[in-house]
Amino acid sequence: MKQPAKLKDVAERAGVSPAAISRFLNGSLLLPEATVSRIEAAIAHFDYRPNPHARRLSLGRSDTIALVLPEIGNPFFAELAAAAEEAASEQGLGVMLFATGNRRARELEYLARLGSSDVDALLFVTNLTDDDGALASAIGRAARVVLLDEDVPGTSVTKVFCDNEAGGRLAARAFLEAGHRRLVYIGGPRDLMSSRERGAGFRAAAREAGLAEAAVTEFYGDYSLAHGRATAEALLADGAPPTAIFASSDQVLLGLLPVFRAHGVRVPADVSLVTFDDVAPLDFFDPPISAIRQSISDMGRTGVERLVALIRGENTPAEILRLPIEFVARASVAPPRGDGKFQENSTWRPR
Amino acid sequence: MKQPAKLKDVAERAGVSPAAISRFLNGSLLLPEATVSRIEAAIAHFDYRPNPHARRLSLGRSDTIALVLPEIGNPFFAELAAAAEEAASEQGLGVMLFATGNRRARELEYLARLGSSDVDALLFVTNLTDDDGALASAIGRAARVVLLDEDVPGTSVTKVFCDNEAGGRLAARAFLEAGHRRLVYIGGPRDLMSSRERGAGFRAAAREAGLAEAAVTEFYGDYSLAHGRATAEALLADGAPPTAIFASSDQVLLGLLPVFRAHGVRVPADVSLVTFDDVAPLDFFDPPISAIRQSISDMGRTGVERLVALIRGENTPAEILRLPIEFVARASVAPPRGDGKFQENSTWRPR
DNA sequence: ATCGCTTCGTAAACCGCTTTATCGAGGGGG
DNA sequence: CCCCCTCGATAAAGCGGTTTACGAAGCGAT
Repeated sequence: MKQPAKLKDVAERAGVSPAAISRFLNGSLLLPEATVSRIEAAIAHFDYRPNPHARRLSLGRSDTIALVLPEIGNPFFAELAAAAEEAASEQGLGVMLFATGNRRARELEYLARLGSSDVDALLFVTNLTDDDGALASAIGRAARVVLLDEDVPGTSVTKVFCDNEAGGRLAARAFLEAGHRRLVYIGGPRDLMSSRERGAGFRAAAREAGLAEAAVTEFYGDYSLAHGRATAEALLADGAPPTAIFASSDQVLLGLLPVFRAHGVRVPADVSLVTFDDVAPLDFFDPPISAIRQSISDMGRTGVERLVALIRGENTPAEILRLPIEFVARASVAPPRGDGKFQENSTWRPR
Repeated sequence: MKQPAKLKDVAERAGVSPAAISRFLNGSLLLPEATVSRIEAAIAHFDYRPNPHARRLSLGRSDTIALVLPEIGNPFFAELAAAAEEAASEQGLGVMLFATGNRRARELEYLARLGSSDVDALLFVTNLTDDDGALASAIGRAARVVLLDEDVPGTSVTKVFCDNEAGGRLAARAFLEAGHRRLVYIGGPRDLMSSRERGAGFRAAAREAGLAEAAVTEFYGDYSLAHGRATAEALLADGAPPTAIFASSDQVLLGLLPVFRAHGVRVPADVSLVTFDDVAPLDFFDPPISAIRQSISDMGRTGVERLVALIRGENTPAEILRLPIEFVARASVAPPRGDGKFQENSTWRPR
């Protein structure tokens, strides 16, 4: 396996200077037909490709963006990554992938790569809530960062979020229209913007519909199976369980479901359910679960779009974009039963 | 925002030459305490980080690997990406992410990046089956490629696959032990190694158990919802449907399920089901679906491990690794019913 | 013949780091 | 006292592009 050809080799074979080739390739030099074809022949002969490191060093940019995510395996982030990669690739940008695993040190480290021009810009998602200011200031310092999905308070970069509050409202409205009067919201972390906003929208819509404040109960925790499971169990232990539950994420829903099934609680006969995200294959659940869907790929694409604007130097003012949200009606919402109580050991298929 | 400091700045402040700093940082120069602390102070003062492009140009390597996948959103590949990123990161390697979208041209393009030392090595997954030799020869030329999940015939690089055949056998065995005698395998593409091997293992185990050749029917197509759906419908239209179905992937299963549900076919009362991969949240299905599970993260980690060996220049011989497979028993396999026929409009919860 | 304007290029600096000699100073041995 | 070795560095040549600034032809006009 021999060395890849360098500019000099091509230049010699084409009988011109390296500069000529470089300028020709980058469009800063127009050449007559004869020279062009000699150059092209030489390039083809060596299968020449400019050394990217040399190019990047010289140009001072990498044509690469970083995608920083809490984790990659999670379908939500995976879809985000897919959309971002596709959008970036269309712009001729490479994507470096970094998982922080929710470690603050990692987040800061990847942010620092921006400074050394390792990457030209950063698409950043964090769901850590305990920032002592270090993260916010690192982001502020970095420029060319776009925040996705969750906020980092105290930063003024471009941010792309979904309309969490509208989502919460849609969920409440679905329940209210079906006649429910006792609602529960199972949130994620109380300090996380998305979790708070979804709850706020849910609560607001209920109140606007005339429900008393006590009619909607909120449980905060985290976006996890365990939190869903624990809350479901607490709900079952309670004497007067709700007839409608809004899960703040598919993860929470996934925790809920087996508990209900094990106790013979039927969906939607005993309890109506709506979840947020719509990233799990909810169509295939039994019953299919209604969901508030956010377009993750829009988020990824939009993020890249803004990033590209930043890179190209268009001085786009930092702004907060709210992506629209949609209610996907499936079979998990029905009118409440008269007695408003779960029926243990019902005929609903126990596991 | 001022320019990041360069080696020269640090050197001047520390009162030594740039070479000294570089060598010190790379461990090729031992220095007395006093100098060390001056250097460290200077580095801290500037928050100096070596320019990665300059470093890579000089070193001729990028400390970065590429992960080339058909698509990223698919949970299977997402999990693979997560594992690979984690393993790479532990080795101090960055990961560039590329989705080919099953386009041959993309695959070749990303392979070409290896030549220009854009990345040091490639973790490659393809599920295209129509190679005319271009891909195989590009891979052969590339060196420092590890193939994951699916084979590219005619290449002799290191490959990491799961034990598809053993998986097929486990599926058959589960059915046979439950007493089934009419088995169906819904495969993916006939030309894809994984699909073929899973079918072969399934068939072999059935035959070894004494079943007639006609007792197991195979349907090839692709790893898709649509193929699952179509096959399910064909099966239902048939007069003598099987009592046990082995889906070659979760996607296929996901196509199957709604068709059965719509027709009132009960799982496992009417038909027993086993799927392959275990990447969908099968625990949460009703009933939970038994699966052949492959450890995707092992595959990612192992792939990176071999890649690192290649990069470090250890002359590891190219070999084919087969990762173990596991049967995850859930509730979707039961003894067949006497009559061996689906019961239309049964009491099984229709959608 | 000369001026001036295109056209078609080229020379050389530069991007920032790594590394291969090489070198001065100090210390120990003969 | 001199030689040689070790310690503590450094100068300078890459790595392979890009770009700025400049220049040699060629040619029409004066």
